[in-house]
Amino acid sequence: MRLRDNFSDVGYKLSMQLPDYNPAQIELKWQKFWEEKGYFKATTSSKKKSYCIALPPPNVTGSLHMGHALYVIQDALIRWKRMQGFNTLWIPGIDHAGIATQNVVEKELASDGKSRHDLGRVEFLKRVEKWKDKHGSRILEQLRYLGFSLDWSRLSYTMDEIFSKAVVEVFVRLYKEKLIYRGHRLINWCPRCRTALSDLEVEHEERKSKLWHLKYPLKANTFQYITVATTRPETMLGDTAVAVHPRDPRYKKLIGTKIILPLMQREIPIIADEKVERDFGSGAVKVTPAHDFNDFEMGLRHGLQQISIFNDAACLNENAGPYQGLTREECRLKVLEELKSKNLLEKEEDHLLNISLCQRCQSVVEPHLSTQWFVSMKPLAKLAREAVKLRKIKIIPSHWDKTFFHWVENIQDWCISRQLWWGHRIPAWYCDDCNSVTVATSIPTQCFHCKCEKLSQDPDVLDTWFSSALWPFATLGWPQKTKELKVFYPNSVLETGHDILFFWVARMIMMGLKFMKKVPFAYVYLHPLILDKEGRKMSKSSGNVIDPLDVTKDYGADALRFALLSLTSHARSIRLSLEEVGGYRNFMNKIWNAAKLSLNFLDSMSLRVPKGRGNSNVRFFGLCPLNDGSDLSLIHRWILTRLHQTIHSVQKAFEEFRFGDSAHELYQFIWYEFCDWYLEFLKPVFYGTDEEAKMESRVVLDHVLRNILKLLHPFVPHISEELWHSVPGNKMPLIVEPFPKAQKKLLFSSSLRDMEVLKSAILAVRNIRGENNISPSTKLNIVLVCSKKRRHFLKCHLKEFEFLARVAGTIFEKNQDFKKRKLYAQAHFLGTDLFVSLEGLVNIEEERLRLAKSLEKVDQELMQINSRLNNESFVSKAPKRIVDEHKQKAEELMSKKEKLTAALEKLKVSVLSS
RNA sequence: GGGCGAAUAGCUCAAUUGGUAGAGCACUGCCCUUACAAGGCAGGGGUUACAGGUUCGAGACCUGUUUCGCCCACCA
Repeated sequence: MRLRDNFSDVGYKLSMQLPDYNPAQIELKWQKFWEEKGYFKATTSSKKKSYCIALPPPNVTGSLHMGHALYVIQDALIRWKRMQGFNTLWIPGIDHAGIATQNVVEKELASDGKSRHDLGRVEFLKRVEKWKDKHGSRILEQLRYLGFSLDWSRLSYTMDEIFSKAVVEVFVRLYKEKLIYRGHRLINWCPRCRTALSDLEVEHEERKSKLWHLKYPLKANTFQYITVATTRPETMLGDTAVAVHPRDPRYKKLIGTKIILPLMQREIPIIADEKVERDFGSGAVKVTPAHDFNDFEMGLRHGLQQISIFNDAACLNENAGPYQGLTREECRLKVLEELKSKNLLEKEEDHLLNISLCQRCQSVVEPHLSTQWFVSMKPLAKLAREAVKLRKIKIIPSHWDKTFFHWVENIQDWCISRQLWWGHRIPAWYCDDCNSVTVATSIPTQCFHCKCEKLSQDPDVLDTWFSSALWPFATLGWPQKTKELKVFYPNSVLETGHDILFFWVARMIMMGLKFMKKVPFAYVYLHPLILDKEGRKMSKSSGNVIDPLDVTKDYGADALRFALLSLTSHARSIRLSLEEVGGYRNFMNKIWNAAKLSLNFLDSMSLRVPKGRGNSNVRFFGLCPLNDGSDLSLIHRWILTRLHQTIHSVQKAFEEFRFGDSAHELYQFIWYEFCDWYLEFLKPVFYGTDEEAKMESRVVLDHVLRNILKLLHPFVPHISEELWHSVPGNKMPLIVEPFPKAQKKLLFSSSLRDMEVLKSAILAVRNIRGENNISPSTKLNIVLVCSKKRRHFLKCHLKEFEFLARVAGTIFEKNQDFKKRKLYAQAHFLGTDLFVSLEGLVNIEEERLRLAKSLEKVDQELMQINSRLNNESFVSKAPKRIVDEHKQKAEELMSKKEKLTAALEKLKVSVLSS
């Protein structure tokens, strides 16, 4: 336990009004307060400028992870704009997350040994709804714990009635414009999820495999063969041709002849196609139009038959004859075995294969021939491309532009139908009589074509990203012409991870432009991905997940928020560790204690506030000796200067989405300037008896403290709000206080130079003390030798100097003659010599070492500078400003060197004489 | 195969239009000094991945090379 002196007899008494920092106690309180008082609510009737961000809706299945916690960037932006007087709206919502949710619920069913088919579509959907009600709200609760100022009254959900209407409306309109169509073609198929996937939902992975060389007998002479190379021998059962390059001399003669497909005994042609690479494998390739994307295209060019040999679970079907019922893997083994026994397997080579995996379940994706719905992307992509090209949307960091353009310029049509149950049902009905399709916004009573009433709806649902693409306007009530749309569309910023730039952001831009004729947002801020401290992705399987809620519990939401914001740079990833958060929890504690001390200083006498003028600046100028503040003492002019510089840079960094910089700026200012210097300077004032100085300090401290709390609010709303209410005279909550504005008239540039001198003097003493291991409790005696002007300056600030440097007494001398009498440690700074009497304090050897060390440093620096100054071309070609700086520095170093050398000499003498 | 990004202190990252590298954490020493030991004060630590080039001057600009990460593309 720490002992505390009884200091009741000291002039200043601490009132200890604040308890210790305890985030758990304050955070929940303010979260409730803000929400209950309605500070998060936006209105459509406000005359203020609007600022709107739509929260990227978390999946209903999800629980909060660090990616969600990074949305603190949005909260910071919203709070910052709210304080600037904007009508802010941050729209919360959740995503039904079609395939992900269905998988989770199916997994749950599977643990009871059931499949969704056992329940049937209706019962299964009820089950999903139940699941959603149970888990969907959890993630929203969790967002509250981070202090997110979302307008909960406008909660959106991609499956709610209004949103579903928007989805159907978009589908029907695009269909009418022929931008949505139905097509029979090869698509990516997940045999485990048993659904079609879009190109984006397929991940690629390189795996070691083989390249098998198969011998196909020629029809004309079955003792002769053509060899084909393949990575998927099992698909040979569906081969409908062999292709060679038209100008390949090896095979030229064979073009147009036929081979007998082994195992199936089918006759198939040898065709010529430019796409065949002569150098790869044998130069001849088997063509399987139903199971390979290239082969599919080639098949179309040559009018080949498409033979599907797999069913929807990727097991062999009736077209595979005796192989029917086998899995892909079993079939491959069997085919190879039989070819080998027939001596038709020429050889196998090691081969690296790029395989396709389902994003959701990691199963190997099968190219599958089927009828699906597609969105024609080229016209939409063109709109999106133009908007970004013309800077109507700015992507930050801007290096993503290239990636974005590459994607929209090479876009393929988007397969949007999914053979799932959970999601928006496709609004298309098929006629039993005439087989035609009826697409409508509401359930049609009869076929649009033959008027018959035997209609059945398409069983499929839409890709979950189809609905997400409407997020910026469907959340505001579209297709109704709502006030919300008028006020809050386009949104101001969209912040999300770059992993869903194509999935979501690009598609929102397209749909926004298509249906609202305006970009959906002005800025896209792509935040970095959060990795663990080793740089690995956080995942349950690696066991390296840091749960934001645990962190919040252990360190407080504010510490986590500040940590995330300060780690956020324009890089692609950030590494997060608990140690990092712990560091910022310490910062919160520092802020708390600094405020506690400040409040004690402020509290001792309430400020005389002119009636009806509650604003701190008015107060400040009302009490100041001179209205422009230039009569304030140095430390106050200095802290005001630094404060307003900080306000400026925080503001600028925010505007440029440099959150890490703004956090860093604040951290440095608060800890190393406000706490370490300003508050320390105020101590002698408040412990003293000069009432006028106290009053002056109170006025400035009040100004600085309030502005610090305001600056902090977007980053750490809870602690700043709590402290704000402890500042005497504050009535309105901080959340709606105006954000500070940098004031030029409070910048006193001379104060920066003067403080430099004063700080240097104090640091010089501390350095001597530290290096000589002199305890802080030992008061020192100092001698200063300097110019008349400097002497005058230092004499003015003697009290502060002596207090902070723990000096008992200071003597000013005109020259260094005094040194002869005693042993001194010596330092030189900014044209001033400082001597600390070491008589009886240290052994001489240590001081000698210290001096030798600094002499070495000076020598090194001097050498560097001189080598440049001796370089003629440097002197003649470098700008005069730079050369002058070097010259000045060299002079300074020279004089410092002389003094250090002399001091060292003197020590040697002392050693000898003692 | 194409594109993007990264490489700086032991670790994580900074470094404004080129002016001679700086924080946090970790480390070492001293210290319960009347806000804070979740603290204070002081200190050590770098051939800026490598090789060239431009320049008076390069962590930054150019050209290669190496290593790592990511995205896009299905040479079967």
